[in-house]
Amino acid sequence: MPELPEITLYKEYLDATALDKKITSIDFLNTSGLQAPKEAFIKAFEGNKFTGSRRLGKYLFIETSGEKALVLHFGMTGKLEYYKNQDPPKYSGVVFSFEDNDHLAFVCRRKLGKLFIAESLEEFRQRKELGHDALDLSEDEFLELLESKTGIIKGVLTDQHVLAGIGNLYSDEMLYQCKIHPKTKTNLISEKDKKQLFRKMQKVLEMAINKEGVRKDFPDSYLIKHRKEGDDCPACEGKIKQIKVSGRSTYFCPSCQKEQK
DNA sequence: CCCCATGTTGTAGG
DNA sequence: TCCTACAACATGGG
Repeated sequence: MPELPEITLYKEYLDATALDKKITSIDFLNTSGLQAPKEAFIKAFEGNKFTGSRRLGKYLFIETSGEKALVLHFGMTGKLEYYKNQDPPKYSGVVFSFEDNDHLAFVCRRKLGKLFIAESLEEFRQRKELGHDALDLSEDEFLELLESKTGIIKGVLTDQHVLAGIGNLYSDEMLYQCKIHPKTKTNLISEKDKKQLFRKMQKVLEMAINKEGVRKDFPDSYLIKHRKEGDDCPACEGKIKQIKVSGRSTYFCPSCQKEQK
């Protein structure tokens, strides 16, 4: 379930399990996500160690003791699983085995995840033209990013070239909490509301990280607990509606979030 | 069988 | 140039 909060959790998981151990072999159970030939992955990482990691929006950038870095993108269903003394988990794509015989699997049921080899963080950021990580920018930078935008706000929030890390679920959530209709044109949002959006963005993402991405533990006042057409809005008498915005299912409360044109 | 699903990317058109 | 919609990718679950 990977948007920025989930990637943060994967980072913590990787850092706690798989660092500073020599990678003795790499097994490719499925090669569909590889963005370079598997020989290149072997050459770059076998015999080296993972030494640390950074979150870049929805990407996990993993530093190594070698020249290259490994970058993971989890698609819609990707995750990491660390294990020992057993078969690889179902839907494993690539398995890294360490000198202590433990393993780290990149698991991806729908095979929409991707693995990249990068020269450096900056090189990769530029290659993907990634915007600022959503939890790594100031209010001023946020306001400046929105300044030049005329498109609908949900599209801007989820455009990884503008802001990296926000996806379908959490963009709906922060707009709901700000009482902004998801199709509002960005240039029609007041300065005050943009500042509120910045605060809610941080609050929503941080809450999700604190709850370790477990949705049933999220506050009932959150839209995320009511992502169903016709469900009761937790804040008013309204009913939740589902619409399509740029092809994605979008949930909102028409009564809290008035459309302005 | 049909439709849905936390993502990205390329294409077409306004 | 910027913006929007839409198909494609792949596959399990309701």
